[in-house]
Amino acid sequence: MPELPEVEVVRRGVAEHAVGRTVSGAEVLHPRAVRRHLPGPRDFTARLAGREVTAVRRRGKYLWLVLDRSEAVVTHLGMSGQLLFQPAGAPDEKHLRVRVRFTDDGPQLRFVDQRTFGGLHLAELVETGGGHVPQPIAHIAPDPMDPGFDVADLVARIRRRRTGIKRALLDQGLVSGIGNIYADEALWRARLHWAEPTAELPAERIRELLAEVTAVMRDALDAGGTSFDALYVNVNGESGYFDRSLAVYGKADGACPRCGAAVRRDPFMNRSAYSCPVCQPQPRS
DNA sequence: AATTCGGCCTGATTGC
DNA sequence: TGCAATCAGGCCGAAT
Repeated sequence: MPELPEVEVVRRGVAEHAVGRTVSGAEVLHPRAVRRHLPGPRDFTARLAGREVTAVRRRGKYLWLVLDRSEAVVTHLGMSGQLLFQPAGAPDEKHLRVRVRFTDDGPQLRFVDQRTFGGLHLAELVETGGGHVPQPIAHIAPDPMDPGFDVADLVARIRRRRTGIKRALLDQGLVSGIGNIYADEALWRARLHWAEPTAELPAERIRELLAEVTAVMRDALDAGGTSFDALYVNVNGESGYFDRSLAVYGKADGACPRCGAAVRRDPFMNRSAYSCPVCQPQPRS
């Protein structure tokens, strides 16, 4: 569920609450939450103690807490992950996986994750074309809100692909931050069918689509993110409101806000693609 | 080399 | 009522 706008809401909250504070200790309550930290949970907690959080950055759906200049705590929320700040005395959440305490004994950073698709790990920062990023995510492409985002280059790369346009939008190595929700919403806004072959799309149509991707994400960010239930929340546990503005995502048989036709749901990559059968006609081939 | 697909997880919901 | 099947879905690594 958390895509770029939701992760950005979380990033801002973590930056506000964690920058300038020093970690006193951490506690891993579920080892799967730090499975990407290969030296293991004990190494993770040992190396975190005494470190100051100097910045909080994001690329696509990844965010990381910068420690010093060369290392960071990398986090991904997966499907159901939350980063919350809670007073030390607050009862443990049912799915609390990792707790980080600070030397000021103020609110703790808590990683709560029902499905444990997400997690935390420590990684070195490396220099790439697009800036300093943690080494394990150097293969993740810049996202549409990245200062280094190059539209012309992305259009060319998409047109070189031999696949459907939605698959391309979801490929984090091509452009990051887009998930099922915003892919479907941007395709609807651009009046493009999800299976449209990338190689046959005029460059101008792809530019229009990418403009809609950026626009729908900005709209969602302005609304505090998208949420269907209590799973996605900001660091204070509050939900966003953008779900009220979705045109087609999750609305099978609902009315298209533009033409009134019944929204269709197609099987797509073992999940779903939502679209308007009138505004987004199927490609001929 | 580029692209596709299965597996990882748990809880809410649906169906028998 | 109880249990099982289904679905949600980002990402990695294996297969094609």
